[in-house]
Amino acid sequence: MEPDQAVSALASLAQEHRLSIFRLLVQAGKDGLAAGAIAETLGVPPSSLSFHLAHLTRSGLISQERQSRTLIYRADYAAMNQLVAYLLENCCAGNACAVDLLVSQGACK
Amino acid sequence: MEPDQAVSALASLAQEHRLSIFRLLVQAGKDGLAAGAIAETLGVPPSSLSFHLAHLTRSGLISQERQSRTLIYRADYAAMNQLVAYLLENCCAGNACAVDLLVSQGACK
DNA sequence: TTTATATTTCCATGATTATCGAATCAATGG
DNA sequence: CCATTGATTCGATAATCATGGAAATATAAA
Repeated sequence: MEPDQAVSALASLAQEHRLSIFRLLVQAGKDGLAAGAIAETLGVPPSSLSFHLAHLTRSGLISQERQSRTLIYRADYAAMNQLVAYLLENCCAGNACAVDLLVSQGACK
Repeated sequence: MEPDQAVSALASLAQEHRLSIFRLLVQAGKDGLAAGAIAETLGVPPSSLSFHLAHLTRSGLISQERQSRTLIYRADYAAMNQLVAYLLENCCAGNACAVDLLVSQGACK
């Protein structure tokens, strides 16, 4: 992953609403969520939400699929994993590392 | 970790210069680097660099220690690991996960 | 105590980002 | 074809952020 992409992905998550949106989509899993459902859950006006969804989509962290009138958004786990991997490569550097910590906690099933 | 803190840390890294600074400090290890050394390496004017160092410090990702006239900056690995752990908790959610990927790659010695 | 060095803070300026109502687009149903 | 629903784009405004020179601070050395 290039630093540019990392910056773009980090910037996408570095905003209250967008971080909430992403968490919501991660929880929602492979079915994703319609824009309207996200707007209602988070109480963000449609046009503002659209702005943030576009931001997340541009950075590749989420994807969009139209289903008749509604637009379904989904978290892109691969993209997120790439970002985390990038951070770990830059953060581990031979030091005590989040991976060990998380493995010992059984963070991933 | 609270979402606020995560947003703050993410915002710190979501900027070209600051991401470079952080990477440099991670590579430098426990000896850290003087502000001047960072400025020279990255070619960023002192006042701009100071602005970014303050940003990273506020978010807790780096720390500062004065050694006579020079200020030594160091990456805070614990803070970084907390951030990564936060992201993984929000990204794994039962799915294929960066941790597995990195363990299989032997990312952490 | 004057000077030099390392770095920060101050300040003004320009650039980018966030917000959200109104207008628009896309798809469906009557 | 018109009305309705779901969502985006447009556009204006406010807020936040980045930049870098000049002035200020801290420490050490002459």
